[in-house]
Amino acid sequence: MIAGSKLRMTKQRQLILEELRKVTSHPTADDMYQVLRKKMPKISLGTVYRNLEILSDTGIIQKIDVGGTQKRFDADISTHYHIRCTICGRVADVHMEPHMELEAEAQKLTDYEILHHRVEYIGICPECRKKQS
Amino acid sequence: MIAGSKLRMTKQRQLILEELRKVTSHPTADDMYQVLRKKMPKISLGTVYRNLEILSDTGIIQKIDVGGTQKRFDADISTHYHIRCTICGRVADVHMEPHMELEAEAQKLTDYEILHHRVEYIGICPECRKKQS
DNA sequence: CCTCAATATAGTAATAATTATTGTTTTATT
DNA sequence: AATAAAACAATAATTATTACTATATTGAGG
Repeated sequence: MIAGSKLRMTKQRQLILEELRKVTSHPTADDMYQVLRKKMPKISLGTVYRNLEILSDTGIIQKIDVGGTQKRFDADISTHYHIRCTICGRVADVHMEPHMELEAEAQKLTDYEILHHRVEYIGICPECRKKQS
Repeated sequence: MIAGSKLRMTKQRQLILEELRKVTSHPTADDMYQVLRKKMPKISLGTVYRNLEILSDTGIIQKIDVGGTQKRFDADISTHYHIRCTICGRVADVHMEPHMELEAEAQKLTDYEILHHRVEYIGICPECRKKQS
């Protein structure tokens, strides 16, 4: 979340940001790479990782970690909750107001200084539910 | 969470469970390995991983994933919330009642079938706070 | 309490995700 | 246009975890 750092706007960085802003699927670095290489065949996976890292460090995008083996990225930097399908791993937004009172409640019970909180739901997505029945 | 599976009680498995039950520090597999090898020098890291996996699959312990690069384990299988220190990575319990109404609220807003939820706090632990000032 | 098949083990190799290195190219400022 | 800083592609290295394999242990049935 370090702001004010003047990033150079390279073709690669611009495309990465552009493509991430087009989707709401919370892609992994490799998901992004697969999409990006169609438009820029010489882009390297390292560049994708490095830029997603830089963009999230500067607060332009957010890195999310909702279980599974890979990190995911989201161009929506507002505080919002996620739900993850326990079968296919897909991650979706849950459009509810964040419960800020959870922080006040927890602060009474812990010696830690609470900075923020995350709520994650685990469930089954419509597609996987269909396949089950 | 598959119950009824009859596990063989090996010395290794017993010790792993015993040591995990002694702590509230949510150790990683490697943390466990470092402690265990003092009491059983020939135990292998693979055995630690395999048993922590089996024990969590059968619901005897729980595997937790609160960000960071390593999975953590907890002998306390009740639903409870965690807080993670953003500086040192330490994870502690937050002893508050789970807010089950979060699930009902989210269920109205998503097509996913909600199975459960997790709340994770991010903050600074007392030790790291001391060092900062 | 012995036998034996199933399961677990130690040790090691393999895999997956991510990060680091390096020599070259690009950016954007002078 | 010159140039220094930053970013790039390609590749190597690292970290966490899982898989493999030959040997050893467990516990049920006799």
